[in-house]
Amino acid sequence: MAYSIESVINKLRCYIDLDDSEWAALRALPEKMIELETGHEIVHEGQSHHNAFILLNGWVSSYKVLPDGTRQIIDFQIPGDFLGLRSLLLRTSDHSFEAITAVTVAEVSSRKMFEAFNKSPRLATAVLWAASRDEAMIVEHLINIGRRSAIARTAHFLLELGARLRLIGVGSEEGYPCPLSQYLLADALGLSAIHVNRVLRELRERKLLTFQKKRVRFDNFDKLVELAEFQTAYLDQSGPIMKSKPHFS
Amino acid sequence: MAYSIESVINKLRCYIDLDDSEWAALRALPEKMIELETGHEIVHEGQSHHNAFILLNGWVSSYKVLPDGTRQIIDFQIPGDFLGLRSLLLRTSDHSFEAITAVTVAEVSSRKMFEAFNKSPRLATAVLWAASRDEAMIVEHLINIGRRSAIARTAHFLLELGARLRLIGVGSEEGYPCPLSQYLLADALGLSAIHVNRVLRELRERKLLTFQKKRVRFDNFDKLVELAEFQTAYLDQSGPIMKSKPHFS
DNA sequence: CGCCGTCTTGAAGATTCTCAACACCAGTGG
DNA sequence: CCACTGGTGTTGAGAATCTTCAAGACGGCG
Repeated sequence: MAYSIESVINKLRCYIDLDDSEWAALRALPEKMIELETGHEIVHEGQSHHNAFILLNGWVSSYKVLPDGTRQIIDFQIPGDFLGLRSLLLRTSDHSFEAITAVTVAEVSSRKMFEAFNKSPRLATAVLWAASRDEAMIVEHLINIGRRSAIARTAHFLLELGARLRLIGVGSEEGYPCPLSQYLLADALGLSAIHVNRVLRELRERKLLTFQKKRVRFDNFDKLVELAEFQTAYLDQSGPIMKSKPHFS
Repeated sequence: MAYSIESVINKLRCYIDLDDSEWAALRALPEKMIELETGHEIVHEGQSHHNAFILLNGWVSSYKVLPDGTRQIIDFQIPGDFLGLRSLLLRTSDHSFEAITAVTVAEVSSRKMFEAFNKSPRLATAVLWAASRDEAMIVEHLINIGRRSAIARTAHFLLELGARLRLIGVGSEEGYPCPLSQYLLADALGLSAIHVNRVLRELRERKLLTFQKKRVRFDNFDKLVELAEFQTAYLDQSGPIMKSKPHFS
């Protein structure tokens, strides 16, 4: 199945306000499409590709493996997300990317990226905005792991994922398709897979959320939000800054 | 005591390679100096200042308070660090800043910042580099909290702080001055203050590190690095990218 | 002196992990 | 068609880690 950048652009259109020439510049960015199967690595930690990728289809995890073999998943990427934006600036990409499902990514060289930024400063701002949003999510993830109980942490994480997916038109307040295994969830949440299993069971028994058969179903959305102390503010940056007069120019 | 931006620039000179006109542009950024006493807040979460700050003197923590009253410290800032870079793009600064010691900050409006970026693209790259480095530290913090035991986590954190301070000419492999209380450390590490106390005792008893009287002393640096699985790679970006030919131009 | 913030210690309890075992299912090859 | 296999999900039991509650010590400062 061939995915073009069009589908992603159509999604981005909903929450980033660029004009036609700017969309054209974005469309012209990708140099080649890469298709990867489940489990394949996209950028290995320490490699200095100096390239970024736009995820067109499928799910990706960014993670770091510790010397003792355990790993921490930093974030999951869904279609429309950038991969390795940070590594454009820092020579060493500080973590690895792995395809969770079969994925399609569009490769963008740092050279073309910076050229496009020069031609279209608002595109630069848009990409920076995306990078800022990524960082805000990492901060929220940090808070989640640092200060919430396993059950609130899990609930928060699955709510956030749902909110992100709705932005690209996937799922609803009912639930969403989710290809993550309990092991992946565990590595993201800083828990053991066994404990994740128990936590998911508790969420199910308390009739809050059901995660089965590659699908998350919200059984009681409001109570779940309450348990997780979930606030959407940091995701709701539907780019008013993108609508103000351009910076950089 | 009056601190000028000069002292910070002198420190930055060591690891960012800009030319004289670029340093001049950086020097011209601050609009006013602000002095704050211990415990004072710099930007309250949710405020949309659209301004950033350069920390000239003292220590600051950036943190977020959860509805149940607990808080998670995201990072500490030391002289030369930026505060609120992210909030230049995202309207809502997603966390608060508090002065841990008496501090001096230089306020920079987003307008002047973006103007300077236009005049000096390499300055923009330098600031982006700083932002990337901040994010890399947050990622490392996430990994620290998610996957390391309390003792390794504490050791790693104090080692990282030491490495950052050495970059600005404070402390050595012997140790460094550190104004943090055990409560602050606890909120940063996602632990209870009581457990932090026990962990510090263990580090002391195992002759690895002593944290007393506002000072961290490394008793056995090598063993500490081993315990913490400390790798400096993500801090060692002494900006080769800053020495390559300018982007954005 | 008395007070407050910080540090310290003990003991009990909650949370989470590890180890071990088993169920389920899809795919694979005989 | 069936046995085998590997990945994933499930459960129990015991142990380790970390938290909470409670109390006291220490030092700076009004």
